[in-house]
Amino acid sequence: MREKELRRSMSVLPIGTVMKLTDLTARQIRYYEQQELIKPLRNEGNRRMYSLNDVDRLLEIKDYLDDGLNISGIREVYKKQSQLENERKHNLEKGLTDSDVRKILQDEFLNIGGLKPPSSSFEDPNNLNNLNKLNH
DNA sequence: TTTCTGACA
DNA sequence: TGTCAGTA
Repeated sequence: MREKELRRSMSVLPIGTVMKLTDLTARQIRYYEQQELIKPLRNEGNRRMYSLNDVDRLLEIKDYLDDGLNISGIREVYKKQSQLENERKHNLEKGLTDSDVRKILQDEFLNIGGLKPPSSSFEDPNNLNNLNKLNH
């Protein structure tokens, strides 16, 4: 499944193709790049080359815009999105899977409510200290 | 022919 | 955003 992601991130589409695929004008596509909503690579001739992920991103941007979101608002969405991705990555490096994190966070709430007595081992999801270990 | 940057409306 | 100019 990794192979698929690599292909989707390969920048091989010229702006003309992306225009047809997204129904956006070259002007708009370049403008969104200026606003850092997308970062297409450049080829030897300084021509922008887009990936399928970029196309998806542009279609998504179009939807957000229709929903009344402004450029900076969309920028925030992606900013927060990559932020969450990094947290997930860091947690993974610590050997914590997404479900581990969910379990720990859920138990945090139970502890805060005083419904369960705290313990000290890391393996014990009821330990409040686990929260600190989750952060960077 | 297609795309790029900059500029003006 | 649309469009035009002058390039690569």
